[in-house]
Amino acid sequence: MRKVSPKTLTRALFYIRTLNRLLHLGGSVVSSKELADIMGFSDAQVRKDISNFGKVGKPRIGYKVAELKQVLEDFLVQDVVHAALFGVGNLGSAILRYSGFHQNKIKLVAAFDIDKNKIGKTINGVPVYAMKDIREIVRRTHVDIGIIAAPEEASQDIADLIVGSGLKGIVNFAPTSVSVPKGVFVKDIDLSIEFLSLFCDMQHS
Amino acid sequence: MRKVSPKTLTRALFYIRTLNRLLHLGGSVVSSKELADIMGFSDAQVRKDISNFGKVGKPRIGYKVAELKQVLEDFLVQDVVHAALFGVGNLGSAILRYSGFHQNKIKLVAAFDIDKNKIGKTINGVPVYAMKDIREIVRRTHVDIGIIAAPEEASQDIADLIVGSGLKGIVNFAPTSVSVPKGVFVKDIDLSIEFLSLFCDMQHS
DNA sequence: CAAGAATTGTTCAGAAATTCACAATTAAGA
DNA sequence: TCTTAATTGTGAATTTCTGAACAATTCTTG
Ligand SMILES: NC(=O)c1ccc[n+]([C@@H]2O[C@H](COP(=O)([O-])OP(=O)(O)OC[C@H]3O[C@@H](n4cnc5c(N)ncnc54)[C@H](O)[C@@H]3O)[C@@H](O)[C@H]2O)c1
Ligand SMILES: NC(=O)c1ccc[n+]([C@@H]2O[C@H](COP(=O)([O-])OP(=O)(O)OC[C@H]3O[C@@H](n4cnc5c(N)ncnc54)[C@H](O)[C@@H]3O)[C@@H](O)[C@H]2O)c1
Repeated sequence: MRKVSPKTLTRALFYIRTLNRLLHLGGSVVSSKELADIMGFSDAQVRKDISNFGKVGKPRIGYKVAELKQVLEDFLVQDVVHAALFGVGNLGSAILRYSGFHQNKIKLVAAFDIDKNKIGKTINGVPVYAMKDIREIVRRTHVDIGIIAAPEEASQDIADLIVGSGLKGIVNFAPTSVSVPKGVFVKDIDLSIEFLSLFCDMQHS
Repeated sequence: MRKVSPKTLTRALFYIRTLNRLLHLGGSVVSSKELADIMGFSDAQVRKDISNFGKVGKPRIGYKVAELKQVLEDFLVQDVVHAALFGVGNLGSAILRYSGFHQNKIKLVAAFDIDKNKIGKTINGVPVYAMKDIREIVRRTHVDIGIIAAPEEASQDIADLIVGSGLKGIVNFAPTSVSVPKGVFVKDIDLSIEFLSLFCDMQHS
């Protein structure tokens, strides 16, 4: 299978998102220029990205929305991604209560916390377990990635537990870098930094 | 003032985050190698990034944590960033209830919703207003950026209102691209795409 | 004080990503 | 059918980003 750069990969997910919306609006074909305008890329970028996945467009016409979506999804998201959440606080609860993930082939299968008041509850269909159950749950259930939404003091410990249970992917919302063995992927999402970087972009533009 | 690339800018915010943690742990100096290891960059990258902001380090010693932090902050985040939130639902409430933003020079100054049950309340010190009040609030209060945490159907309308009220920066959590006039900056944060892209990186590595 | 060890700042080369530009292709219309 | 206009796919040019290397600098130790 052709190697595709991470950047192209991420943009491709945005293409899928946009194609879904176009489908919903009843669009049937779309040009690289139109896609580019919607998402703020250049049309050349769009065409080059798509060319990674094959020749799916027709000159003078553009891309069939449904077909392009299919091609991208076949490459990117064949299966549903199963996620486990660690830390059922403000942010964790919001994530659990969000019902839009399943439309995007993401399924939250379990949540974990240390708070006795939360353990045993079920939020939006997702059971909350004690941290000590992590190995058993991961063994019994199909889990692809772990999501850390616990206080930063706990994030490294939780990351270690996640790695120890065999998972290879972590999304970390805590504002601290966690260290993991080679072969484990970490995506840091620090909302403070996102907000600040927008502001910096504004100022230094 | 020297032009700094957006990538360097974002990494610099991560440097600040790490320096804060080191300060808290009592560290007084740090080398490019140490910083690099903590964050998973290369030491050359760290040095090159920092060199954008002046000659702060001392050969054979490294960087004084407090001094480096100061230099970066002077360049990046002189003032507190004032933000207004649109949509006080699951995600919006989590953001309002998070008390870590103020440590990062971010201040939530107002929230807006269309839900009568929410309007007039105060969450974690932040008042919730009706959407129609946006112009007045933005005029009366110092606001730098708007944060959209409302359903995607409403996101374009809200973006238009934000732009109309004079703001130049938008963080958009809704899974839809919004279009804005030139000169307005939008940062899309789509959690579904973040999760999927981690998984794609794992699979295609 | 001189030698040695460690770390910076910076240059340079290479890699990666983006944009340009255009031949090839297709549909529509005369 | 032939011409025209539009749009793709892609190689080449350009820009941006990264990594390697090393002279210059400064502490430390003998
Ligand atoms: N809420 C936000 O908008 C926001 C914004 C930016 C960053 N964050 C980060 O996201 C993380 C969560 O934020 P929050 O506001 O939801 O915090 P929170 O305090 O509301 O919730 C944290 C949850 O984690 C649980 N927890 C504590 N220690 C744990 C452990 N060792 N193992 C498992 N669970 C544990 C707590 O019981 C609690 O339920 C924090 O690291 C925070 O810095 C949150
Ligand atoms: N919660 C999550 O974890 C999560 C994850 C991914 C994406 N998102 C996105 O973030 C956004 C918010 O998600 P949520 O789960 O908080 O939704 P929610 O339904 O819990 O909250 C939406 C809030 O927006 C308000 N609202 C509706 N229309 C509005 C309008 N025109 N103007 C102002 N306010 C309006 C509603 O009254 C409600 O309070 C959505 O676009 C969602 O797709 C959320």
